[in-house]
Amino acid sequence: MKRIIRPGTPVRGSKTGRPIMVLLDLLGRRWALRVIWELSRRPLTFRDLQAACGGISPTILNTRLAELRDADIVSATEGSGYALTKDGEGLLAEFIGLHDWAERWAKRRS
Amino acid sequence: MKRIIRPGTPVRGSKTGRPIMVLLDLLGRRWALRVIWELSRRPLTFRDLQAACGGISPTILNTRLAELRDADIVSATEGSGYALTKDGEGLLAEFIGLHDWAERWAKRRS
DNA sequence: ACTTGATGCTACATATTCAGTAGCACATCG
DNA sequence: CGATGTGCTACTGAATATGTAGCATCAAGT
Repeated sequence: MKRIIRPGTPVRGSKTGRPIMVLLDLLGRRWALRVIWELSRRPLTFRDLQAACGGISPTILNTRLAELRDADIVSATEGSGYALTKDGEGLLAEFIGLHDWAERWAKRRS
Repeated sequence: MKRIIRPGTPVRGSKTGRPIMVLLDLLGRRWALRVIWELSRRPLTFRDLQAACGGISPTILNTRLAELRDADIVSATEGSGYALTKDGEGLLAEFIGLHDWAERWAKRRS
């Protein structure tokens, strides 16, 4: 079950390992974006995170967490569960506008 | 196989249909981010897009395209294949910094 | 010491999704 | 009439996600 996701290593659809491709592969897995989103407000325990994601199965949550931790985007704190790392915060900042965009998008389409 | 993805309709892990949840569900499907990324430079035909994504199977490409078109993020032009809509361009702009972030991320981890 | 509850996490069977290949129907070009 | 390019579907098998149960550990309470 070794599935390292790191810049420089080939990913699905791109053998070059270009960082952006690696990142898109990592974020383009089910629940990855959502997990980051839920952690953006505050750290959450495994179970709270599970609940925040609407009852996501622990299997896949654990898999995503392992990948995100391996990528240094999420880290396990002691006491308060999981949190975004400094890198994770920076990444989040890059698409923090998504929320507002989504709201405008919803208005436009209704 | 009707799978409408629109703000207001419930998605996996969120019954509320909050726009951001709908968007995260939509973008959090395999190849969705990558497709948007590849279309960001220029319009591409179905087959070129397929090649740009490293040989993604036409089945799933077509599925993603249908979803993105339904969401008005991608549109089919006549003559030159698929392109981002105005909405799609706006969305892209929200995470255009991803590329630079990914480059810095790669440096940090090497 | 013994329960009680919360933690992170694993096992396993099932359902859904994705991948990979082949090929169709249509259009354009020579 | 081929030959090529288009968007796209069918089909099978592989990979991934879901859903439920439950384990091991720890801290607090009685």
